[in-house]
Amino acid sequence: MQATVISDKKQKLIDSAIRLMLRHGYSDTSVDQICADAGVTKGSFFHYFASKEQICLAAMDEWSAHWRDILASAKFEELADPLDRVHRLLDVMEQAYIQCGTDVGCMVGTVAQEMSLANAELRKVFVSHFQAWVDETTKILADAKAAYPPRTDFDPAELAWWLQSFVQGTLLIAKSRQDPGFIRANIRHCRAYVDSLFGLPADRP
Amino acid sequence: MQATVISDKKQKLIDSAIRLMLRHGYSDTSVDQICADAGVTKGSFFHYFASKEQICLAAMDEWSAHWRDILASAKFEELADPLDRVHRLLDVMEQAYIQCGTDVGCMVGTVAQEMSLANAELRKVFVSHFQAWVDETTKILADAKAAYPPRTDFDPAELAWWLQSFVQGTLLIAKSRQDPGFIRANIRHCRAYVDSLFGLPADRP
Amino acid sequence: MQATVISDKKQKLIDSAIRLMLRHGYSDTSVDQICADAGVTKGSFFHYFASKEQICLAAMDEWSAHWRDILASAKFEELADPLDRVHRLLDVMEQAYIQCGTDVGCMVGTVAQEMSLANAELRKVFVSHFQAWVDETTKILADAKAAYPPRTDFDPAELAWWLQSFVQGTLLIAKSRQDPGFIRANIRHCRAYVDSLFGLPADRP
Amino acid sequence: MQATVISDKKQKLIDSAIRLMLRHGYSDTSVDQICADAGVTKGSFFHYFASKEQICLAAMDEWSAHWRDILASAKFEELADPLDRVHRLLDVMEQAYIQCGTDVGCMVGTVAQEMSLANAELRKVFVSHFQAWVDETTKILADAKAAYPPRTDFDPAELAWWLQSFVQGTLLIAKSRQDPGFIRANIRHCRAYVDSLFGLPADRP
DNA sequence: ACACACGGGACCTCCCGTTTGT
DNA sequence: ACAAACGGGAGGTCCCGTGTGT
Repeated sequence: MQATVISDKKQKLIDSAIRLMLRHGYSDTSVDQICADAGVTKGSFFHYFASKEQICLAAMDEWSAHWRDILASAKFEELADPLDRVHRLLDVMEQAYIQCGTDVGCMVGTVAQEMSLANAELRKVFVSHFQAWVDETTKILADAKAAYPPRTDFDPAELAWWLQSFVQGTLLIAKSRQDPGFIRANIRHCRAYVDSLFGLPADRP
Repeated sequence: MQATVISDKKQKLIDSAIRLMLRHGYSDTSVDQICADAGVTKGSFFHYFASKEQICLAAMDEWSAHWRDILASAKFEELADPLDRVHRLLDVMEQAYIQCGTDVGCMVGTVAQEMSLANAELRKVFVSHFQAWVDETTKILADAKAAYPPRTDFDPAELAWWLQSFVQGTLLIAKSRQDPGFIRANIRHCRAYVDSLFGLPADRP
Repeated sequence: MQATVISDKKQKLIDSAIRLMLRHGYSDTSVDQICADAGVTKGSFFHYFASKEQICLAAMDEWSAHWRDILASAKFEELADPLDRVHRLLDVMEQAYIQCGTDVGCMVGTVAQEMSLANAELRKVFVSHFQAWVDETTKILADAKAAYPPRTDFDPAELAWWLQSFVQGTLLIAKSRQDPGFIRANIRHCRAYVDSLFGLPADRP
Repeated sequence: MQATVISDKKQKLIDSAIRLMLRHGYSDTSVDQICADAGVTKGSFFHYFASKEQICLAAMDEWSAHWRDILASAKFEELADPLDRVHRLLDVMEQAYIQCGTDVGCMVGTVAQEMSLANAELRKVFVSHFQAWVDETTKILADAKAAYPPRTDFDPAELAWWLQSFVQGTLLIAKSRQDPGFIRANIRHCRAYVDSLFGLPADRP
C-alpha cells in the first residue's frame, strides 16, 4: 500500500526528530540533520511538515503517546492494591530510564527548557504534555490516598507535579553524569518519600 | 579609572550571557544578542572571549560563584542545630527562586540539557558545577545525620544529588508552568521527605 | 531545460572560482567574490559546494580537464616523429600562455603555493594534478628517447617534472613581470635544453 | 642597551613574518599569528609596522638580504674560472634548499604568487627583488660567456631570468611533493643545460 | 616602547523555507 | 509524493587597525 510507504517517511522523520531533539535540543537540531538521519530529502520534509516547529509538535505528540503506551502496558488495573500501583509506576519509570542507557532524557522536557520563555504558544503545549502525565499519575495517587488514609495529608495532583519535576531533574542530571546507578538511587528516595506519606517504613522492599 | 571601564564591558557581557542563556539556552542565544544586550560591539566580544563556548564557561563560573555567595550569606554556621541548617538551605532556595519571578531557572542546568550529549568537555564542566553545589549540601546533610541519627539510613551525598535533581526539575517545570505557587509546594514536599528521614512528622512548622 | 540552467550556475561558480583563485590565490578569494563574479547568491553556492575547499577541488579538476583537452587537441599522434611531438608540446604551452595575456598562471600551482604546508589533504590533490600533466609529458619524452637515443641519458619522468617546475616558475615570474616576451624567451631555453639532450644544435628552427 | 632590546622585538616580528608567510602566504598569515609566533603583543607590532603590508615589505627586504649574504659568502671572486662560479652558484642553491627540509620555499615568490595581480605597488617590489637576484646571476653568467665563447649564443640576463623562474618553480613543486631528491634532480638538469650552452658534455662531474 | 581595550566589518558556514519540476 | 535547485539572511569567528594609557 502506498499510504504505508508515505507514512513511513513521515514516521522516520518524526523518529529522527525525537532522537535528535532529545539529545541536542530544539535549536541545535537542524532540519537538514533530521532529514539526513531519516534518510529523507528536504523536499519530503516540507511536504509533511510546514516548519521545524510543526515537526517538533508532532514529535512531542509521538513522545507522549509512547509514554502513554508504556503506562498502559503497565496494567495498573490488574493490581488490587492501589499502593502497589504507585510502586509499579516507579518500577516502570526506573526500568525505562535504565534501558535508555546513554541517551536518557525526556524530549518534551529538553525542548521545554530552551523554548518555554521564547515561544508562549509552545509553552502551553509543553505544559499540556506534562499535564497529561501528571493526570495519569494523579489518578493513581488519589486511589492510593483513598484506600490508605495517609499519615500526612497531601494533594495528589501536587504530588504528581512534584514527581514530574523530580523525573525531569533526574533525567537532566543523568544526561550530564552518565551514571545509571544515580537514577536508581534517585528513584529509591522518591519511593521512600511516597511510602513515608503513607506511614510505611522507608526500607520497605 | 580605565580598568574599571574595561572589566565593566567584560562583566556586562557575562551578565548578558547568563541572563540570555538562562532564558533561551545555549544554541538559541546568539553572540549578537549577547552583544546587543550588553551594549557592546562584536569586536569587543572577541577581545574578551575566544568563542561562544568560552563565554559560556565564564558565565557558568559566575553563576556558580553567585550561588556560592548566596549559600555563604546564609550563615549556616550561626545555627547550632544542624537540622536547622538543612531547613535554612531549603528556605534560601525557596526565597531565591520565588524572587526570580518569570526568569526562574538554573543557567548550568539549562545549558547542560542541550549540550551534555554534544560536547564531552562541557559535560565534565557541568558535572563539576553540580558537584560543587552537591558537596556543599552534602556537608550540611552529613552534619545533620551525625547529630540526629536518622530513622532511615541514607547516604548524604546521594541525598544531595537527589536534591539537586529535584531543584533542576522544579526549575524546568517552573519555566513552563509559570506558577510560583508550584515551586513552594514542591519544596514543601522535599522538606517533608528530609524530615521523614529523621523521623519528624511531615507537618512540622 | 532546467537541468541546463542548474548546471549553468554550478559551472559559473566553478569558472569564477578558477578565474579568481588563479589571480588571487585561495585565501584572498572570498566566497562572496566568487558568488558576485558568478552572479549567484551565497545560498546557492552552499547548495552546490559544502565549503570553499570543495569548490576549490572542483575548480582544480576543471582546470586539469581543461589542460587535458588542450593537450588532446594538440593531436600528437598525427606527428610521425616523436621529437616533433616534444616540440609541439612546447608550442602548445607557449601559445596558451601568450594568449592568457595579463591573467597568466596555473590555478593549481597558485593554490598549491599557499596551501601545501597548511593542508596535507589538499597537498596530495595538488601533487596528483601535477602528476597527471607529468605523466602525459613523460610519455612523449619516453617516445622521443626511444626513437632518438639521446646524447646524454635522462629519465623521462624526471625531465617531465623538471619541465613542470619550469612551467610553474615561469608563470609565477610572469605574473609579476607582466612581460609576454619573457615567457617566449624562457620557453626557448627549455626547447634548447631538450634539443641538447638529443644532440641537436640549440638554434634549430 | 635598550636600542638592542627594541630591535630584538622588531627582528623577531620580521623573522616570524618570514617564516609564516613563507609557509602560508600573505593572506593566510594574520598579524595575530605573527605576534603570537614572535611572542610580541599587537601593540608592539603596530608600533614598528604601520600595517601588515609594511611588515611584509620589511620581511622581503630581510629575505633578499639573507640571500645576498648567502651569495656573498660563496666567495665567487676566489674562483679563477668564471664557469666554476656558475657551478658554485648552483651548488649554493642546492645546498640551501636541501637544508630547508620541509620548509622549502621563497618568501618573495610565495607572496608574489598571491599579490602580484591584486596590488600593483607590491608587484613592482617583487620584481625588484627578483631583479636583484637576477642581476647578481647575470654578472656571473656574463663573465663566463666572456671567458668561454658559448657554443650557442645567449643573453646572460635572459638566462638569469630563466634560472630564477626555474628556482621559483622548483620550490613551488617541492612544497607539494615534499621530496628532497626532486630538487637535486632538477638542479642537475639546469646544470646540464648551462654546460651545454658552453659546449660541455652534460655528464661533466 | 609597549600593552591592551576596543571597533567595525568581512569571512565562511549553513540554516530554514520556497519554488520549480516530475 | 517527492526531489532538488535556489534564496536570503544570520550565526560564529576573527581579522586589521585605532585609540588610550603607562
